[in-house]
Amino acid sequence: MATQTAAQLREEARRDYALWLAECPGRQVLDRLGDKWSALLLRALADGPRRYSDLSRLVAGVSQKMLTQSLRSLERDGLLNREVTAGVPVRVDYELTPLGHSMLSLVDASSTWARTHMPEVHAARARYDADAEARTDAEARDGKA
Amino acid sequence: MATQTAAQLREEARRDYALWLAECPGRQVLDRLGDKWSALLLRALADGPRRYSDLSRLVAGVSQKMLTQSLRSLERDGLLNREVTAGVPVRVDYELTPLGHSMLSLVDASSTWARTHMPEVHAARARYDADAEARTDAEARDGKA
DNA sequence: CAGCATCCGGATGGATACTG
DNA sequence: CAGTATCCATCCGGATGCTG
Repeated sequence: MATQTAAQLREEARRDYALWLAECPGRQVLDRLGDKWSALLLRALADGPRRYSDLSRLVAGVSQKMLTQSLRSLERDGLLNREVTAGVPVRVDYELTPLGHSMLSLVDASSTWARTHMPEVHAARARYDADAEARTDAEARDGKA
Repeated sequence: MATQTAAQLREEARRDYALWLAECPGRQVLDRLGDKWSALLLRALADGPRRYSDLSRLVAGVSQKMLTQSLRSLERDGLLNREVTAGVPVRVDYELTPLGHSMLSLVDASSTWARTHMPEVHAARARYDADAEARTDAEARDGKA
């Protein structure tokens, strides 16, 4: 009997790689920053503690589902602290931990890179798209096939 | 007639914010780094030009669909150059542009942060999860409701 | 060799309604 | 006020098969 089909071997390799990827520290950071709201929340908390409702206004576009979900996830990773003050109504404050601040500096680095290099990126895009369109037009004119 | 319902107003606000987000330079960078393969590809190209097939081996887990798609996207943004050498079989090399290298340094920054701080993150997670479980257990023991 | 086209499942995330 | 719970659309990305 054959040991393993090529497909099985490939899938195994892929799974191994997925595992490796999941453990790659750099990837985990990028995943965290890559999600839609984490970076925004870190920035919103940069200047000090904020209440839940403050955050939902500060980061205007977020649904309360994603707000809560993101906050929980950031809290779990030790990037921010959640402090509940009992009473009616309840009051909940969120505050960056030192770890959170250190990650914030990473966000700022991206932001800085963006400000200095995005113009180049946009220029490159414009060139690329113009060329692509030109090629498409030429094709149409030459009556391909 | 009423000018606009509350729902319409909210949706409009959300759309405005989405637009603003789409233009936020920092977000665009994070989106690029956040996607599954861009950072890996930048790293794979760090030491010099690579052929398509080299890349597909170097970044072992990627499907050729995502490989091509990511490369195209990076090329469009001016982060790498695609050079086709005619012949049979065809040969295609990819190479980082200076802009690509500069973004690579951002990837490295994340990587560095990860190496120095991920242990803290994992510790925080362990604490969080342990606490959560403890709370759940207590709830069960007290026979809630 | 270096792709492109198509199909498809699962995760992401938004809208809405309800709760302590 | 600060959430939780549910439903649902979209989209990312993988598998497969075909091409110059």
